Amino acid sequence: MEKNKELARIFERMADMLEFLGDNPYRIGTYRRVAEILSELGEDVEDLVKTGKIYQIHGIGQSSIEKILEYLRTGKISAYEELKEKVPEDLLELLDVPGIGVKTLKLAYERLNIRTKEEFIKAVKSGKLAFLPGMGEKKLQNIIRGLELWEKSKERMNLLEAYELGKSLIKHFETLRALYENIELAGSLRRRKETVGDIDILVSAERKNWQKIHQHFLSYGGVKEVLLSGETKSSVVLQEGRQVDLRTVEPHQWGAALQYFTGSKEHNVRLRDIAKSMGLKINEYGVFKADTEERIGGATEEEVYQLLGMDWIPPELRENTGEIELAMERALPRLVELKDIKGDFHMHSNWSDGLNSLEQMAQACYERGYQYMVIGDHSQSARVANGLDPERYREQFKLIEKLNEYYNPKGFYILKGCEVDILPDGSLDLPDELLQEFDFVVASIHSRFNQDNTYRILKAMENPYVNLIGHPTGKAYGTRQGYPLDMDKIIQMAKETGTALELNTYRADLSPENIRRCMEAGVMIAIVTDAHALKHLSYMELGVGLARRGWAISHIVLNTRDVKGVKDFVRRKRELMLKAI
DNA sequence: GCCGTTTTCGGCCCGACTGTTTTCAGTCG
Repeated sequence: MEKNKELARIFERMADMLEFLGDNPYRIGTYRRVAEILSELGEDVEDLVKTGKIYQIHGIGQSSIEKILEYLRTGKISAYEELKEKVPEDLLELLDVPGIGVKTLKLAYERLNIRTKEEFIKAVKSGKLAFLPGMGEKKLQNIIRGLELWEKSKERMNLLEAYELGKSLIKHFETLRALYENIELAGSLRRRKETVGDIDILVSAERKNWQKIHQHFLSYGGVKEVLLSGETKSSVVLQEGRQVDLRTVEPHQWGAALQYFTGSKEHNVRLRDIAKSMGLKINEYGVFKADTEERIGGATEEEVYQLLGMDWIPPELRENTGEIELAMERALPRLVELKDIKGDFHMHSNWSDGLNSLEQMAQACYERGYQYMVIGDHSQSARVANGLDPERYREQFKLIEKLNEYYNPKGFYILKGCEVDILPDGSLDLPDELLQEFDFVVASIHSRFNQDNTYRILKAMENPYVNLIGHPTGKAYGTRQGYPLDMDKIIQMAKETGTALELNTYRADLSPENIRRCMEAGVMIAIVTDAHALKHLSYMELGVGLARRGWAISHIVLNTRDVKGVKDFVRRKRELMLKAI
């Protein structure tokens, strides 16, 4: 998928360059759309070219395909190379800075002969930029602030960070409960995207209360700076350097606004297109007849989608990758939901590197309404994580048995488990005699992240007692790429051996693409929190969201099964593998 | 540059906010 990313970057950059040159705005928009599509593709662009599917993608036309082919063939795009000759490419990187647009850069380039980022920043600091027409004191300050912000928040936050921040902001509004009807986190956070740019909060309330709501928002303890504050929209930067936007709408506009601000852009553009073809118009305030401007709905999201002739679409699917067509055919799958989840397969206690005791973890899982939990402390070779040797595992068994005497009558089961290390040669860190005493075994790689680890995982799956491969690709929330892996072989072996693959909420591993592939192959996935503390258990909600982004339906998710179903899953693999030997 | 169950040509989303304007331009989402 590296080529997808690189191509997306080039198309985005070409759009910037064309904009700088004052090209046709629609042409520029097209380049941006192609970039967006490329970066959201669930498939490798090279595969799409090979299978010819590239020709069917809505929004990528002949001219773009030729550029893509040229890139795959030669590693370059001549149109891009030619643009580089005409445009100060380095300077255009500043377009990411809030408050700096293409017009500002162009003025600086033409009037002050500024050609690089550094020259621009220098001109800002020396006050030279103030000589540009239309550049007042406030605008200059805005740019200075933007530059500081840009330095700090070059990276998007990961979903976990955004989720925590979002939750605390929602909590901030609790004291205002009487003044509003609905509040929700919208944007890419609601879509459970792996990385989130900024946080969007949407509130519906009577107009007379808006001012109080915005004021309350600005008084949030973490606010460092107010970027703008108006009647319907205010925007702040938090201490962490993250931007948060608040929008207020009237209660009858709630559905249309939530739909609008949830996105994605691609999804919304497509919906508007469809609306138009039906003689309708949609915006954040409702659904309207195009000719008379008569409002015909928009109080709920369901209503918006119904009026466009389709079923409501779960936010996690809103990327315009086929969900709209299926919704029109009323054929969307029923995705896995948080309420389907009956247990968690991977968490740690303070027996190894967890923060809380096994007793605390158990009580918390019970209170979450689970039927079961697997405690999965690290094995001995994980020395830094205080890994357990066989003796300590057996000691832990006794505690689990004692706790089960209390919990089992309540319908809650603590399953004996472990996260056993897969060693460099693919063997396991614990002997089979011990492994067979566990109710459920997770096996993971914690070493040699820079090599191809396919053989290690394949070998681990052949062990009859290994039920789940922990964080299979070694990837961690976009920050860590993960090791090279032959996913086809892994999925094939998982299928043959009856082993599940883990969707680890803490790392966003598996990716949506891999989840889809598992589903197509009929391989089970397990959504786990890998909790190292009580509060991490709540990340299950995000894990379910990540699974939904991969279109996961409940019956490929192992933890939608009850405790008997899980035990059957374990027993079946043992029978299968032991018979084979 | 892309697209087509009104179109192969002609349209493509648009509203909010800010600042420097005196009626609008730039930026953003």
